[in-house]
Amino acid sequence: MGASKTDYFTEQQNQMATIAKALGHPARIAIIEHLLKVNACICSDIVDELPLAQPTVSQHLKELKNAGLIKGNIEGNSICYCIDEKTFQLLNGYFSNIVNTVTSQKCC
Amino acid sequence: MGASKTDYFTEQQNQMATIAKALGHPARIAIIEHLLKVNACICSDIVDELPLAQPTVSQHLKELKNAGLIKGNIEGNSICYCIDEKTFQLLNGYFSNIVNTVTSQKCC
DNA sequence: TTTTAATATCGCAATATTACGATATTGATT
DNA sequence: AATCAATATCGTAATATTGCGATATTAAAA
Repeated sequence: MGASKTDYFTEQQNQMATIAKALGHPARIAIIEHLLKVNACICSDIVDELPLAQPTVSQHLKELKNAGLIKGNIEGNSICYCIDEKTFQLLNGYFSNIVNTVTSQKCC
Repeated sequence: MGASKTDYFTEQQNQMATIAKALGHPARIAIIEHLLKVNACICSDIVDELPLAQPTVSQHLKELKNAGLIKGNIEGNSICYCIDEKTFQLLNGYFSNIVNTVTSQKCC
């Protein structure tokens, strides 16, 4: 088949997987890092920053937006993108919890 | 095409994408969370925990292992899996850095 | 109002992922 | 040695992702 059996997992697990999946491509990591670097909203230069065609970048931005990782505000005829803080806080909390749990156990 | 243009991105970006991608499936999130819950190495009950056939689980475990998210130690005729702490520390550092950077900026 | 610039959507080809039955492997048990 | 239990690998079908040319959309500029 190939259809992932989303129903069998908790909503939280599916949500975390969706977010992680959205970050699971180097172009999308590069977009996030670029947004961080310029440290503000940017309005169009993402296409110039990446070695990808405009429709491809647009698609990646859409996926990041759907996963809640970035926000996009319409600003005239261009769109202003920036990082959506709360999703990254969710990620940060998730992984810091894992690290805290794991370090207190002995393993292989 | 469809081939991701790995060469155009930094090694770090590719590494982060690989790790995130490995977490981008609810079954693999569920595996990680189960390993956390039992708080130790486990030797075979992952298949029983998931609504997936044994070959499928084996494949997911392989991907988690390739991404450095879990370790597997051979223990007789079974294999003992546990969380690979340092990769989660990497993730934790990455996202806490993002959160720290982002909160100090004003945005959309 | 025509043009231009920025972005999105469509359609499609190439590739990757997901799932699992069948089968192989490997070490323990009998 | 034969059997069993745990896990891995192979092969393959179904589906999803990736990338981009062509085209649409939309708002500003001329």
